[in-house]
Amino acid sequence: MKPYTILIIDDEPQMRNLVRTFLAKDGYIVEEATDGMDALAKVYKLQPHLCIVDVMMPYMNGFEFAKELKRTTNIPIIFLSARGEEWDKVEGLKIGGDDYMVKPFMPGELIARVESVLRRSYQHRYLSQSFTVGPLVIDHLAHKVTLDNNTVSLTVKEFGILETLARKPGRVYTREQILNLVWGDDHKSTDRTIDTHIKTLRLKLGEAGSMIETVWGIGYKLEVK
Amino acid sequence: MKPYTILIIDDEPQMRNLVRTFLAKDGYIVEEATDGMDALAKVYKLQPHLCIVDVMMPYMNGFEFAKELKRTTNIPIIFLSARGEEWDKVEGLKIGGDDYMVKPFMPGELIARVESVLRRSYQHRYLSQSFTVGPLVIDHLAHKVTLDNNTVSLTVKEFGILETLARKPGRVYTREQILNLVWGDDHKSTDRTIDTHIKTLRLKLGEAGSMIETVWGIGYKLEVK
DNA sequence: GGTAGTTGTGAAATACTTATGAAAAGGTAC
DNA sequence: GTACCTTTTCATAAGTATTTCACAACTACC
Repeated sequence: MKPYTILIIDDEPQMRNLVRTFLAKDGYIVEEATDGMDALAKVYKLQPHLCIVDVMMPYMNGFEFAKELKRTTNIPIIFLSARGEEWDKVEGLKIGGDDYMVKPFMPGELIARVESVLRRSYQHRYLSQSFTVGPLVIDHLAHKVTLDNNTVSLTVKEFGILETLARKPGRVYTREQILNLVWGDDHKSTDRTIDTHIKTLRLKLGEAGSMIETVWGIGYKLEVK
Repeated sequence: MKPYTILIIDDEPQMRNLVRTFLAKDGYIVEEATDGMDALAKVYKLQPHLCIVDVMMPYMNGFEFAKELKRTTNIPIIFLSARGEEWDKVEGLKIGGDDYMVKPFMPGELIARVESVLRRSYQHRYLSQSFTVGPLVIDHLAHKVTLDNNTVSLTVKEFGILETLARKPGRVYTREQILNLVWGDDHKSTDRTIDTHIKTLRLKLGEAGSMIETVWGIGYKLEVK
């Protein structure tokens, strides 16, 4: 299972279906939007890892969308255009486009480009960069959490749970979801295990431990205060 | 001044001239070859940072050249093809092509793609010969480590592990990652082997050996103190 | 306020990971 | 082929993480 969400933005339902089919078959989570405005709203809700956007669209074209997207995020973009359509590739790359494809394309090309862009974007940016949530700084590659500039020593599971919650503050995760994400889909642990790890996390995080909130009957979330 | 050498391989003198003009104007050192065989000979002599290669060429086509090049080097490749020429983009990317362009192209596009490929390829590569981490000076070419100005005698594997860890201080590497990076992807060793080498490294580095930290459940990292 | 269901907690049991010394296997130079 | 060095394997000890369990504490709902 690939943990990547891809947002495909195109006004033609046929094209969206086509792209979705190929990507879904390859294990990606695929979301759709019909125009730039729709897409921007969804970006904030879905936090996709990649946007594939048609250059020619009504209301807001691909470039305008890209500009707006890059203004506030680092989400990579692949532009789509129909053969013969006049548009400026250099301009697209300058705006921050990471790649482009000309329709019609082969499924293999789509997959190859998506993989290439994701690899580039998330190896050196997202993953290698630490992110901050309130007083916490979490660095995935260094496997390190600091709280007010002091390193907090966490075990693998504790780190995994905290990282998961912290990547989407406010979002609630069920214990089962946490198990799937941190342990893997084939885990054989029970929900009580999560409770115990949450207990330890709260303890180790001291005052900041209260950021991890219990959502009664559902699971846990991390709320920035 | 850009310290990059680019080798352009095309059987048409006109196209070579064109590309050379654009790139030279932008500060690159440009070399030319007329076919795949000629190019391979020059690669070893000139050690270029990038090859731009026409797909359709006599004697040895672009793909054959690329295969041979990637067999022995990591030099990135941009493929050139004429509009309408039948060739397989996916095949090109699979062979290890880093990008491709369709003739005719605008100078701006050429520059943008060259810069993009060079940035990607050389960001994380060994640009300098020796580097310093805390009390250690590591010289890749001389295969030499000094600790407080005293040479430390390391075996090949020990050196490889230390160099790997030291190039990204703070970053955690799993034993498997270390094996892939130092031994190569087709290694057949076990994780315990790494443990033993780490033991020896710590011993040989004396006090500085404590820079190599165990990250429980994951692997090892080098932390500068 | 009672009750059923859910979560928190401490302690114990279990499972797993790493360090280490010694020995075997593999290479290389002479 | 021998001597010497490197690399790998192995067994065991030491250490740490993870899970389970029992019960207490809490929450929602009637």
